Amino acid sequence: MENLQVNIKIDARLYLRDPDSTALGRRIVASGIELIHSLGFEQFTFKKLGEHIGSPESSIYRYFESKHALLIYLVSWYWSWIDYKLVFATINIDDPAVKLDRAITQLLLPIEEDTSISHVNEVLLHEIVIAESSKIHHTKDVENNNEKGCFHKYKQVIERVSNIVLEVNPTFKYPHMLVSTLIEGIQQQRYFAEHLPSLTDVQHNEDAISAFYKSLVFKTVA
Amino acid sequence: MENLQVNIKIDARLYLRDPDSTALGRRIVASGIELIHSLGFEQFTFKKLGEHIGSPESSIYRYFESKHALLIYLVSWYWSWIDYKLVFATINIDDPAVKLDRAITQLLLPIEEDTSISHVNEVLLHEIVIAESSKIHHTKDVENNNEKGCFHKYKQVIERVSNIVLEVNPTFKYPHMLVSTLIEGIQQQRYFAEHLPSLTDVQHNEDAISAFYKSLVFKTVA
DNA sequence: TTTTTTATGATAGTAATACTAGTATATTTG
DNA sequence: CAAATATACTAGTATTACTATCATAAAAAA
Repeated sequence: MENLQVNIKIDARLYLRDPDSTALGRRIVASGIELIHSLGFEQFTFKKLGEHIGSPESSIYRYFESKHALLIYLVSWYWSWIDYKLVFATINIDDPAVKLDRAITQLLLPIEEDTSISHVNEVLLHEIVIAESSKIHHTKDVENNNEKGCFHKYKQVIERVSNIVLEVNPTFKYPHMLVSTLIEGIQQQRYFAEHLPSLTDVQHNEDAISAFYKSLVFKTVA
Repeated sequence: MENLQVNIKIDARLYLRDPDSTALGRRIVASGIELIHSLGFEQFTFKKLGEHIGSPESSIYRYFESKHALLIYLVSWYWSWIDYKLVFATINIDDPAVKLDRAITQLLLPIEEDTSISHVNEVLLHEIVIAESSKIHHTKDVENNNEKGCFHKYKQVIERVSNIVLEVNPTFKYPHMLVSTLIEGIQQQRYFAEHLPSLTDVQHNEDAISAFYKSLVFKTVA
């Protein structure tokens, strides 16, 4: 991908103070990603993050009201970034089938660090999304979070791919179900391949995941 | 289904003391289901459960080493029960396609309380599995839990349905991926329909979920 | 029936978590 | 240079997720 300077803008309701606007904020995000990745979300605390960046936890609380809010911010960032890559991958392509194929390919592509966006390590963030993002949906305050726009970027990706599905087959009845099944399925298979290989047909073999989901989507849409 | 007296046996490594063997144990399971359902897993504590059943939390810790262990026990119980129902639904059926159709139907069936198994409310348990079961996989000790057999019953269900898929099409390469995508997808769509309707094509419409997944499976396997 | 074992209850205690509050000191901005 | 704002430092709290101890009650073995 071109080395364009991109700015991922995140809905102001998802933070108390914009972490992108200060050095401390960027350190919270950058080190937050590293620590959530290495400790796992449950073992991760603002206290540990504070020690890691040499700031008191009370300073972190000025940016995010809780560690859950930080996770929601990171996951939103991720989906914004994926959405941007999807736009890029499918722009100026006329044949809907090719467009869909490219979109799926993009979703299945292994993540490389995107040097154009400095303080975020996309490789680690991607692994966080695989391992932890179910925790932002499965809480008693999903509905509130939904109203606050926490899942907006994720919906936008689903919407974008759904529309391509409809271009391929305008009579297809369940585009959102198909696309959310696809996206969640990809994440899940990657997680299983890494942590519970007995549950899948692949071991660290991204090609199998790609082959399976491409065929699944095209057969289902047809 | 017939009103047979069934006994769901759970691997002894999943508890400290068998909750099925004592009145207190059964109360822990029965009230545990109610409380996890009403509070959500993060708000649920052994202290609250103790107050609810009139026992100190230290007594509950004699049965389960943590609330996570209780959740794992409940989810294993659920998949044992589903596996039993799958066996029942597919027994003595020769045509593989019919067998697969029945298996999928069973997985998609709305849950009714099974009066033959007294102290477990299967309707609530099913909703717990939908909302909370991702929390037993997505932790830093998945691998340990996997070795302890925590996910064995779930695997058994996947294995059983995968084998039926292979009967339909012996050359199909990814039966486990298909079946786990199916099972997780069903749960996810139900969760979305209930809590995040904007992410799906259905509102409380189980028929759409059934229609979509049946067509997806048969088209993919063919 | 008595003894012994085992299960439960009652109470206490601990380290860690997820915050909140207040005040002093930098740092930035006008 | 003054005023506003951000950060650091310190302290404190309620809750959580346990663990430990000891007395008692109930069940099983003798």
